Amino acid sequence: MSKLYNHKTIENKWRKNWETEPINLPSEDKKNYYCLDMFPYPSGSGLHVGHWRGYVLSDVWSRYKILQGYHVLHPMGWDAFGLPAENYAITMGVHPAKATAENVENFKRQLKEISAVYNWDNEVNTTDPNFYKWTQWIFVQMFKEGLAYEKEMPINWCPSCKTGLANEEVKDGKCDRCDSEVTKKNLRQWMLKITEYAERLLNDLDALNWPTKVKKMQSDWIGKSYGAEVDFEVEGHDEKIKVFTTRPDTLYGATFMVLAPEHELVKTLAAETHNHDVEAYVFNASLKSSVDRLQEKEKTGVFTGNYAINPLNHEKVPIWISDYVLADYGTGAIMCVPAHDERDFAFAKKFDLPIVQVIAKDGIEVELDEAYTEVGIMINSDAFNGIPSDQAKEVVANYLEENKIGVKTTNYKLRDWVFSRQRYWGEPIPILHCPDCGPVPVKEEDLPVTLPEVESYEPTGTGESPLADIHEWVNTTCPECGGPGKRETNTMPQWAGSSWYFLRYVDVNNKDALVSKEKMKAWLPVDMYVGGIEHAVLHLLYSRFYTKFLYDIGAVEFEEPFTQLFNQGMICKNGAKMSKSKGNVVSPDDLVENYGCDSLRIYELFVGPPELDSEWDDRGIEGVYRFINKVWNLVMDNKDRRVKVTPELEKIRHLLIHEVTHRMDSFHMNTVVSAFMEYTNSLIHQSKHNQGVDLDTLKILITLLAPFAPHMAEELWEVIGEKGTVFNQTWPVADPEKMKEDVIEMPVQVNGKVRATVTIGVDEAKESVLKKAKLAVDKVINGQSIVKEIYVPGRIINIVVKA
RNA sequence: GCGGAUAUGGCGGAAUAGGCAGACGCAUCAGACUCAAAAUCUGACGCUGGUGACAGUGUGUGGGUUCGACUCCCACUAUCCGCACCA
Repeated sequence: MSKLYNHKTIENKWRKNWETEPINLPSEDKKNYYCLDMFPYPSGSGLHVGHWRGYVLSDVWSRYKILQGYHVLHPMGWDAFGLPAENYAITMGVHPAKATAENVENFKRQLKEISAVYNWDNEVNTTDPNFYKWTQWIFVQMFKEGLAYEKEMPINWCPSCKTGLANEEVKDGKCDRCDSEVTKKNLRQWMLKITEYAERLLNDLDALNWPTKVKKMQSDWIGKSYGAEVDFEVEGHDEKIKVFTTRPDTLYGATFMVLAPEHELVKTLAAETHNHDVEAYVFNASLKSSVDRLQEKEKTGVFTGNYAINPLNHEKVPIWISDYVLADYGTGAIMCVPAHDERDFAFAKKFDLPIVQVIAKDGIEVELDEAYTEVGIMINSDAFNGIPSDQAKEVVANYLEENKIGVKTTNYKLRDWVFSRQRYWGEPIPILHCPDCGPVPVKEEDLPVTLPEVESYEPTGTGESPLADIHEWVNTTCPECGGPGKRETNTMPQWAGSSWYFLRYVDVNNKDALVSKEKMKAWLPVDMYVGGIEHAVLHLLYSRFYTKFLYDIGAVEFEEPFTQLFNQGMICKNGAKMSKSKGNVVSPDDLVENYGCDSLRIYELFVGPPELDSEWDDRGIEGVYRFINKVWNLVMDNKDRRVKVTPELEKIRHLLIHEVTHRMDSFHMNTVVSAFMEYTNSLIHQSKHNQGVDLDTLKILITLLAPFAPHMAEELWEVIGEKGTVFNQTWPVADPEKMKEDVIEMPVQVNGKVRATVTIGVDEAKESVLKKAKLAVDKVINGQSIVKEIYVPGRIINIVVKA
């Protein structure tokens, strides 16, 4: 009789075994494969079944690659800088490094429950000075290349986190991390010139094997648009106002201009005319939070009293100021064509400004009660009249260039990356400020600049980091001139380490370089990257930027870090994302205890299509547990029966290989599990009702199952008398010949409705098949005349009849 | 407002290339085993009508293409996600 399946004993046995005898070893004839998880922030709260999903996916994929004969790098590490550890330090007085170390230990212990084949020897931790030495090194290189620069400007400020934020970290005007309303604060900032890479970041998306959604989000975020920059003369001034427009074809309809309140000309104009309305408006605008600005429905604005000249029709156009114009896009000033732009239309209506139609459907001018934004024919535009507006963009832009009034250009929504944070728990920015030499990078041999001890981790809230209080650390000498210098006290954002950590995994102990050429060639770039969608325009964009920069300075030899990307869906419970704050967290602990790691691994895949969000149902794991037990019993019942293979068994075996492999390659993991269940049921049927199941078929089943249920697979491999690990096997290949049927059941339709099925031979002639089919549906045809007979071999027979 | 995704039984979901809709699993019901229960095994299981064989109907809604549509086209609805005064 069969020995009962005991998951606890078996899983513990193999976990220990794998520690002493690793399954994923290099060898001469193996190719390398790099399968990466987005490394976690080691939070204090535990892993839930939602976290498991991505880790199980990447592990199953890694083990699949191992069986396909690859040496797989599947590393894990810690994105350990960041606010939670710092906030914990503030309230509990524990050094963030200590709290972080504890969390890492705890997290690691929980991760080990998954039994993934992680390369723990290649672990990285962003807070380790040996790691952040290179994070700082990259910054120094960027500084040297002019890509890291200082600027005083109004930036997004989170009053709760008391730090500046990048644009990418602001969602709906709120802080991505704590949901507080983001305000503006004028601060000296370190910026990274990611905009210099906008074009390449956009173009290189095409070649990536990434979900289209992520590519779309990135290209929208970069936001390229084509148009022209046009110069407007200002009446009574030498300086001109430059505007950016995507619609040069509407230039004759530009009846006023609007400057952003922060536009540099605004101060000059206001001072000249002593216009207090302007000053008041600008002051008010500076107080508004982005949420206020977003919620504003009515347009506001103020007239400066000055006029510009429309460069084409030479009409005087009034210059207004309004906060609907963004200071940091384009030139911070726009020409306004109320007839053909909704926002300009609303503004013109409110302030009673002239509306001149210059594009009209079929060239016929009509009374406009809203902006006409469709294509049409140019009117009221002198020599350009009659040109279709879609062509006119080019025609007018060319005219502007010829007459030196404007130039064709492009604009991007992407802004430079606000890179400094006014917090303690991050990498110190490796720069010294010297009164004589200005900002000077710390010499490479003096890296890393380690974080000093502080008395208080509390952010000052003034825009200074807590580091500013440590005078003995701040005050140092300038490496250029030897005079007194002060250290930069801002730290880097959490994204700094995560923007390049994947490079370090392949060469964690290298003291002389970020990564050696040799290791880099062997492993990089990453073949498969698995993680959530939430980093679409954050980490994934930053990493691409970093990689391109490192490519440009010759530090790496590829331009894109992640060849293939997979975003797993979230696990939901009661319709909401699983999270501690919502109180709907399902812990894996009891499930592992009661059903075993193998069962939970398989259920994580079976719960739904991996790319979609799925609702968690604890009861579902019962079915997987039953399946595991069925496989166990099947092998136990047949291991000693010395059954000879039959064509029927071979057919099941090869269909199983084919289905599992095919569904694996298309990443339909949930249906891979279905295939296992389906064919295991067939084998159980063979076992019970025919002579049994042969050993070779069982071996195939065990091998295929190994990535999914590694513990049980190893145990069964041993049970059937095999030596060594099942992961030394090669992933089997299906033989199409063996999957063939002798006879086929063919459905027979009459007028598209299935009315019968007939059994035919694989090579049976068409005439014979149709004869059988007509006989089978004779009653349904019932004497009606046959109009058409359709026979798609292997698919369907359809008899079309007419009364 | 713009863009994208999704919509299939009581539930999660399946359906290479337009070809038997509901695989696989959960739940439920019935039966076997049991003193009994659990576990396990066997069977039923979209909806409507019929004792029944069977018939009709059915993949968010309305149209269309086709011998044939969950699948393709057009229009719409709902839910979710992303962006949002980017000129």
